[in-house]
Amino acid sequence: MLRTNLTFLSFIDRFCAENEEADITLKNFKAGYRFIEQGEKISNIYIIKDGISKCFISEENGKDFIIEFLGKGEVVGELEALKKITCLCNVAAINDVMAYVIPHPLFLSLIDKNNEFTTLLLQELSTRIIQTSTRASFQQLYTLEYALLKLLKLQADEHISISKEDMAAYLGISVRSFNRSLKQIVIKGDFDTSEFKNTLQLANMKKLLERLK
Amino acid sequence: MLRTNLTFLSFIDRFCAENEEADITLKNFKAGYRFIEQGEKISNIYIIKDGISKCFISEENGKDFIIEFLGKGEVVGELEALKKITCLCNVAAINDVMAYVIPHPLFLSLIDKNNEFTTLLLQELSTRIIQTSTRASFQQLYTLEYALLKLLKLQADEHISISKEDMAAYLGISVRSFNRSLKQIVIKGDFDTSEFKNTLQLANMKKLLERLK
DNA sequence: TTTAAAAAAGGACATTTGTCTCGATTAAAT
DNA sequence: ATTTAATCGAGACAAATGTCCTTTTTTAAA
Repeated sequence: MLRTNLTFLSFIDRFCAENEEADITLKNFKAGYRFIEQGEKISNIYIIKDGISKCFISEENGKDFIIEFLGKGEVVGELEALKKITCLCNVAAINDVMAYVIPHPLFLSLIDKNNEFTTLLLQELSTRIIQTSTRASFQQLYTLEYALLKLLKLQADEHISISKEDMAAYLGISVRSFNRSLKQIVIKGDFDTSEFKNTLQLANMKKLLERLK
Repeated sequence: MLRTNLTFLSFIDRFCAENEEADITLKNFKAGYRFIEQGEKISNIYIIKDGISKCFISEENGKDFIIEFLGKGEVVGELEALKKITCLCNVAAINDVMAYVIPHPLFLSLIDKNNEFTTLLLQELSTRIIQTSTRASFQQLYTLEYALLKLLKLQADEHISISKEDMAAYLGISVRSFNRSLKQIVIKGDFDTSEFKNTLQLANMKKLLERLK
């Protein structure tokens, strides 16, 4: 669920160090700031150096669907550069984010001239297809409780904490359903509650856990 | 829903004509034949020259999820070649299929040496990400009826006919739900029934339509 | 054409999920 | 510390979906 690509990041780090004249800058985004807006035209791609962002589609019915959480080394805006389209998703910083900003012409010439970069990009796109497909299948065919459990465990493993709203949007469900399933999981004891407290920063969780003892 | 990539196909057609010595063959698959099995190791990629295939994931709970229907010019097995993994999906011929068979080494060397090919591949992967993401979002956030309606219209536009089982698997629902929504759509008159008859070859459809008049 | 077997459709009920709302909990202000 | 405002959780009901099983329709055989 939190995608990263450290190989890609090292490449860019190195490339910047070796090509100081290149037209690459670093930008900082405050937590919550939406640095890419769905439907807009952009002229840069971004590579996350630090922090976590969420990439999400806002549907016309007002609902959001989180495509992925993006961490170190993840690229954003490359589809738009390759296919010359307006932004497919919104991208917002979840915590403070630092990202490389690379203008489209430089990005496209890198693809044209640097084989290593192209290979890395092909790898990145492949991974994305695999993850998106696998996840779509999983979420359509399994019960919510199962999907949520998997999500919670992933979160515990990766030591990150994500708001309930965002988790619900990631699962494509309402917060009400999220709460319901969460409670079921805790009641059944399918998820170790000590892990739980560190992972989810839920105000009422302590009380909930007390009551359930 | 039926993906095609005619540019890609022309490239391969041309490449084959110009490089007769190259290690590329044409294979035919009968309707229904599953030419790629999830979890298996493969050493070729396939490019569909003619016919329609379905690419689907079989989950452990016995359910299938159709990722996409693939038509002319679509590639299969390239993710496996790029990431050196076993097959992510099953791929089965829906009608008779003819496909180019390209060994992994040749595929990888094309990426390495032929810029045009690499560009086409990047375009193909990008399109796939866009479509998979858009669809996942759509199917999670809209009602089934809405998704089904969209699917039926697409099918009518592209003049193809797909079995109910496959459509249900594509939507990630049971055939029962599919039937239910279908009836609703017909009753409400949201879908032009004349289009309908040509698209869906459903045994009972004529009667259904009679009764509903 | 009639009958038997196979396949598809739909009814009934259970389960899941969403919406709306109200009560409880937390945070903020004084 | 007390009051007020804002946020969050969950009950109640409605809508959607799945499962199981019966009925209907189609196909195949005699």
